[in-house]
Parts: sequence; structure tokens; C-alpha cells
Amino acid sequence: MDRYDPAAIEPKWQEVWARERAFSVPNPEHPSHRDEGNTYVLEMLPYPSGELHMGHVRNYMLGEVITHFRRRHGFNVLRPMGFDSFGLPAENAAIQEGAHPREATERNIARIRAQMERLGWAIDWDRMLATHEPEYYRWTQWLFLRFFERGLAYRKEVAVKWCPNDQTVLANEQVIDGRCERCGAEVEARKLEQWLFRTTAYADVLLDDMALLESWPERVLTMQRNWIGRSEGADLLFRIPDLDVDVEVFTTRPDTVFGATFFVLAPEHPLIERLVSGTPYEAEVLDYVRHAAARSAVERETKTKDGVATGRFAVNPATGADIPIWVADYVLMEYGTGAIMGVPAHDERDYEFAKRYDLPIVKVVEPAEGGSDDEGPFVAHTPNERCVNSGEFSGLPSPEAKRAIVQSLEGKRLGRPSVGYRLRDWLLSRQRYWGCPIPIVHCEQCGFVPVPDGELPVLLPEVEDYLPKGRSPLATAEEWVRTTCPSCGGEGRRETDTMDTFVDSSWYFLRYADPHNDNAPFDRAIVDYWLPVNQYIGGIEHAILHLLYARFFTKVMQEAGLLGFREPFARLFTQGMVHYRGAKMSKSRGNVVDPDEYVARYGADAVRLYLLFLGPVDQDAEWQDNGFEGMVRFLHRLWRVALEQAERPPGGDAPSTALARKAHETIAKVTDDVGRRFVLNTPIAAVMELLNEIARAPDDPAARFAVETAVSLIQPYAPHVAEELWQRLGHERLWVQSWPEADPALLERETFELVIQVNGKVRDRVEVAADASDEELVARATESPKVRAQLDGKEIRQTIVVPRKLVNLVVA
RNA sequence: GCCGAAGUGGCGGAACUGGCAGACGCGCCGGACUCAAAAUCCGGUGGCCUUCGGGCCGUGUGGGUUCGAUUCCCACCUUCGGCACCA
Repeated sequence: MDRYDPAAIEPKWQEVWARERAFSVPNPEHPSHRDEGNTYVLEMLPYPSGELHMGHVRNYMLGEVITHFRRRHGFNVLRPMGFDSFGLPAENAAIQEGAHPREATERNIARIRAQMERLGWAIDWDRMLATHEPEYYRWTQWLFLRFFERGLAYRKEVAVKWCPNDQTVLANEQVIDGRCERCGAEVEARKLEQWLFRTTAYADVLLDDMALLESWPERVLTMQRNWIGRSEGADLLFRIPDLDVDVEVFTTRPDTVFGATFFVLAPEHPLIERLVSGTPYEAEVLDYVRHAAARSAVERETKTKDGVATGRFAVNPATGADIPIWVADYVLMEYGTGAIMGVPAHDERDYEFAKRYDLPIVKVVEPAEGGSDDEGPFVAHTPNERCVNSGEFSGLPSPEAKRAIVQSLEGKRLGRPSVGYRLRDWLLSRQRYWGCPIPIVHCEQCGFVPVPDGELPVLLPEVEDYLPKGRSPLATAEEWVRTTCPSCGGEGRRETDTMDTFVDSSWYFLRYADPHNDNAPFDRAIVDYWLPVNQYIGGIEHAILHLLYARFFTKVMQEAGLLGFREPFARLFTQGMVHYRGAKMSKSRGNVVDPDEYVARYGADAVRLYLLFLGPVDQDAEWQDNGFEGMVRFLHRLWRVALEQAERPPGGDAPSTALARKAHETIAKVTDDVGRRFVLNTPIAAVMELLNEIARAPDDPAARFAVETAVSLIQPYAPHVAEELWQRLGHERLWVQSWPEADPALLERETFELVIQVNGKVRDRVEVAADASDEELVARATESPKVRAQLDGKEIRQTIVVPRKLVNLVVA
């Protein structure tokens, strides 16, 4: 009997799979309707910014097991792979290496693909794509133009978050606690003309369509809901008689408008200059505005509230009273209208402000059970509250008052119901080299003109210096920039910003369905055949950014008639990260565990097994070398025990011994765990348990059958050793075999172990016939000597019988 | 502050609808093989007590429901994650 040698058997089988294109899945010739027998398993595509570490390997192992499992259940499984090769991660990695982004990226792609192949993954490489290839980004540009046509991509001067380190603007979603998501530098505020996607137009749909999702983690849904941040309220108009203008404010508490005793504008509010121009307040107010602009986001949030009076007044639309207008930076220009009504009695921030500047505080809402005379604002909001000091609305419960007040103001054209969102439009332009060029020409006469579809792709130009420098490096490619206007034929200049890499990854899952299409991004019939993705797998870090953007893209494409569904990912699974030495595994921390070393020394199968055996796949887990050795031992043991059985004559029908039953129970457990519950670690333990039993009873007539079961079940995890052993056990190829089915007859036991409890505590266990009646079970229980000792002449008050399980005798 | 998830041996963790707590692995202990060690194989392994039959305690803490609770309910503690000057 030879020794288990992964270095010999793994490359052997990988060659066979490659030669046979074992994991390629061709598209159907006539994908006219969605076939129930197909499945699309997808993991989030990697950034080719370096090599894979164990964290990545764990992620792809989930898709790996699901893919093998469903294949062997007879599904036609699409499981593609590609690379998110444009964008900051790849570009920064290239700059660090001192290489051109294209060279570095393509080298990394080749490396990662080699790693993946060495791990033996069941990937359809015929569908591989990389987002930096012109064949791909041509269609990214094409899609951008469809968004542009629909008014969903637009240009606007906006206050942006600027990362001084990466020298580019960031989307709101890429700013965490005032810092750049990628490099951690504190972001600065700038005003720039930028390209945006109108994601806010889809805020409600993005919320409502969550109902269409089959299975997403509640955590991710909550994060998206928080991010969209929908709140219902009203827009109210406050007149400024001096300027003869009405200023709109958004409030969620229109029931408190009678208590609005002052009015506050954000320092960035466009009205301020007009408001104070030529007044004695001008100098002080403009000084405050300047200071506020210089404050960092963090400072603005943490300091005590301050502001300046403008000397002007606004009219409270409910009371008709003049209330003073202030400027204060606790009011944010980005949310609502950049102006608020100050209701100090019922808002903590307004209260703090009013206290500091001695503004009047008028209580207009009271809890139902008598007014509290406590200091401070009363901010609770329940149906029990009633309005006071609110004119004709006094005495109304506050939810009713809300409606009534808005309705009344609407009649006077001073207000209307409204909804506020936290979600901002998606800022997509980046001042960096390594990205998809935006297919727009600037023309003095015609404005922003789309590049005609036939001229796509707008190729990324070669430039001498692609380092970030505050404006797009593309601007230095003068010959490329200078072009003719597609509309009037006059002089035009190309847009020099590139797209955020999240644009590239917002539709890649569609391209996989039809990756070589030269006439369109994809064929609708084929996309409708494969999608929505049945099982999407990725990290929780994409809970908002990528997953929200991809949903947005899908909705727009569905409305444009490009595809026939509204949600791209039916089921989502977020896997946990791999930690090492107590920290998240990452290159910057220098604590990555390199899969290649382990694969070279112990084989891919051991690595694959251990990554799933580590713990629950939706939770973080710690890599431990000595735990890994357990998997190496398991494979050796499997090898030895299986070959021992291979020397025995083939089994034929499995006899119904305890070992045969154990094998069938293992099949049932594995099928249930993987198929129904998406639990991928316990099946390994179940197979280990079975193997232990075989090793204890190698002469059992069912031992050979049990070994074949174990080999077959472990195949998705350790396909190389499984294939090899399967062949040595005298069978045809395993990967085309269907999943074994548990024999119901063998799962049905003739006897079972009766648990006997006294007052809920286990006292004894006896073997009982499966068809024993309740009376017989009680009789068996009471005749047990151990139970008798416990009863000790006491009276049995109650007898609980759970058929085929237990008897519980209740005594005094 | 609001929302969400989780607390089980020395460690990672199992227990799917309330019914044998600790599967499986690591580590540790003992044995076999060996001149010896490593590797490998076999056995043991929650704690305390034991006359070796067994007994008692035990799933973050305190209550509750139940014949019976790791599982359900209430309160609290701890940890992790998300959101937060959002009007």
C-alpha cells in the first residue's frame, strides 16, 4: 500500500479536469425560458492587487462546496471567476511595485489564476473576465451612456470629500468616520464639478424591493436600510419678508411647528450672503461661515453647538410669529434643505442651542399622563402624546396633529408631506489614471456630448506619468483629449476623469452569462436564463457599497428593457474573515498566511478542508497551524482506511449492519447541512465520525460500502484525494457521479435507545423495539433497577412519553 | 443614544422544530511500535466527590414558563458589528 502523496495525485487530477474542461458550462442554444435545473453560484470577484491569502481561499471554498454539491445533485451549475482589475486597489498596488498598472495588474491576474488552479477549484475559466480589458469596459461605457440618456448620470458642482492621500474624490460610502475607507487619511471638503449617478431616485425602490430577496442576512438588510435612511415628515415654508423669499425646511415633527421659536441655516446655505449683505451683522456672519468651512468634519461633530444671529427674521407658518434667523454649523447642508426650524422644547440639539443663546423655549407636546416639569427637551414620540399651545390643534394626539397640521398648511400653500433620505447620489468620477474612461466629450457649443456607441470603447490612453496629482492624469494626454464634437463636428475635449471601480463591478455578474458577446453587453435571453444569481457569496465589507450599487444598476437596466428581473442576487451569504495572530489577515498588517506554501507541503485538499473545518463560515475564525495538522492526519487516515477496504471484494448491496446504517445517517446529515442549512463545516466532522467507526470495525461486512460513502461525501472538500481513492476502489470517475442518497429503509431503525428520566434527569438508557407502545415504554422504564432506586417507593404523579425517544417519570 | 448578532471544557467549536450537553478536531494523559526519539497506531480526557456500583454540580448573571431549558420569556452584565448633530 503506497503512502498518500498529494504532490503526485493533485496535479494529476487537475490536468485531467483541465483537459476535459470539466467545469465549463456552455450556454443553452435556445434559452427561451428559465430552466429549473440550472443554478448560478457566484463569489465576489477579487481585486488583483496581490496574491490570494487564506481569507480569500476561505471565501471561494464556500462557492466551491456549493458548486460540487449542486452539480452532483444534477444541476447545471454556472460558477465563473473574474477580476476587478480597474481602480484604486490595483493602481495603488502597481505604484508600490513601481510598475505600470496594466503590467502589474495582468501579472497579478496570472498569479492568482495559477493559485486558484492549483487549489483545484471548479471554475468555468472559459468565462473569465477582467474589468480593465477593452472588451469589458466598452460595455461599462455603453451602460454609462444609457444612464446618461435617462438622466441618471449627470454632472454637477458638489461639495465633495477629497482624499489628500489618494488625490481623488470619494463617494460618501467610501468615507468612514471622516476618513478615507482605503488609506485612512482624513478627508477634506472641496467644491468640484463631478459626475454622479442619481441613486436617490431609486431610494424607495431599493427599500421596497428588499421584499423580493429570497435570503439575505438580516444584518445586511439593516445596514442598507440605515444607509438609505428614509424618514417621513413634511416640507414647511418659512417666509423671510425682508428678502421676499420662502425657505423650505424638512421636518419629521410637523406636530411641533407651533414650538418653532427660531430658524437656523447651515453655513453653506446659498441665501446667507444676500441675507446679511450690507447689514451690521455681515462681518460677523461671514467670519463664522469661513471658520465653519475650515473646521474638519470630526471637529464639527464633537464641539459644543455655536452659531451667529443674522438680525433677520422668518415667519413661523403656523403661528405667524417672527422668529430670529441664525447660522449654525450643527445644521448640515447635505441633509434636507440645509435649513431647519428650531424647536428647543422637543429637540435636544435645538435645546442645547437655545439654552446657550437664551432663545425662548415653548412646549407644544405633552405626554398623555400629565406634563413632566423636567428640565430639558421632551423628545419621545408616541401615540399617547397630545399637543398643547397649538391653537386649534391643541388636545390632538400627536400623530393626528401631524397630519392635520400638514394638511392645514398645505391648504395655505405653506407646506406638504415629504420624505427625507440619508442616501446621497453616487459620486462616480475619480481623478485617477487606472479606471474606465467616461465616454463624454465637452463641446463649447453643445455642452456634454456622449460618444456614439459605434465609437466605443474610448480607450484608456497611454500616459507618461500616471501618478495621482490632484487632477486626472488623463489630462496630460493632450492628443487624446483633443477630439471633435460628435454632435457639431467642432472642437471638443474628452472627459478626463475615470469611473469609480464600483461601476465596473456593478454589472460583471451579468457579463459572465454571455462573456464573449461583441454586439451587446449581454444577450437578454441568456441573462434571463441564468440570473438572478442563486447564491452570492462575499464579505460583509460590501454590505453597502457594492451590493447597493449592483442592485441600483439592475433596476435601471430592467427599466431600460435590458433584462427581466429587478434584483440581481436572490440569496446572499456573507462569510467571516480569517484572522491570524489575533488580527484580520491583511498584507498591510504583515500577517498573511500564504496558501501556496501549505499547498506545496501538504496539498490543496488539506488546505481546503481546514478552511471550512475552522468554524461557522459566516463568522470570523482564527487560523491555527496545529489545527491544520489535524486535516493532514485525517487525509492520511482516509487514504489508509480506504485502501485497506479496496483490497477486499467489492460490496454489492450494503448489508444492514450498524455501520451501514451509520453511513446512511451520515449521507442524510451531510445533505441536510449543506443543502438546506448552508452549514459547511459540520459535514466534515460527520465524515470523520464515520471514518472513525470504520477504523474500529474494519471487518464489518458494510465497511467497504461505508468507506465508499465517506469518499463520495468528502469530494466537494477534497476532490483530488476523493477522485484518486474512488478510482482505486474500482469505480468510474467520481465528479460525474450523482450525490449518494440515503436509504430510508436503513434510516428506519428497528430498535432505539430509550432515555429514561426521573423528574427531567436522565437515569438510564435501554434498547427498545421501534414499534413498542407507550405502555410498553413505561413498563420498560419502571422496571429499570436504576430508576427503581430513584423512585424509592415514591408515587409516580405523571408520566410523559415521547415516542421513540424518552420516558419521563414525575415523582413527588 | 438607536438597531442587530453573540456569550458552552485548556482551545476552535457541535447539539437542525424545548428531550442523552460537550459531536468532530486541537491540546493533554496513558499504552503499542522503537536501543531511543520523531512519525504512526490504539485507548482516555467538563469539574468535584467516590466504598469504583455510582453520586453531585455544570452552557455569561439573576428571575420566570415547563414534567423537562444551551434552546422560549423578562431583567441585567460582557463582547463584537452597523447607524448617529439626519432635524
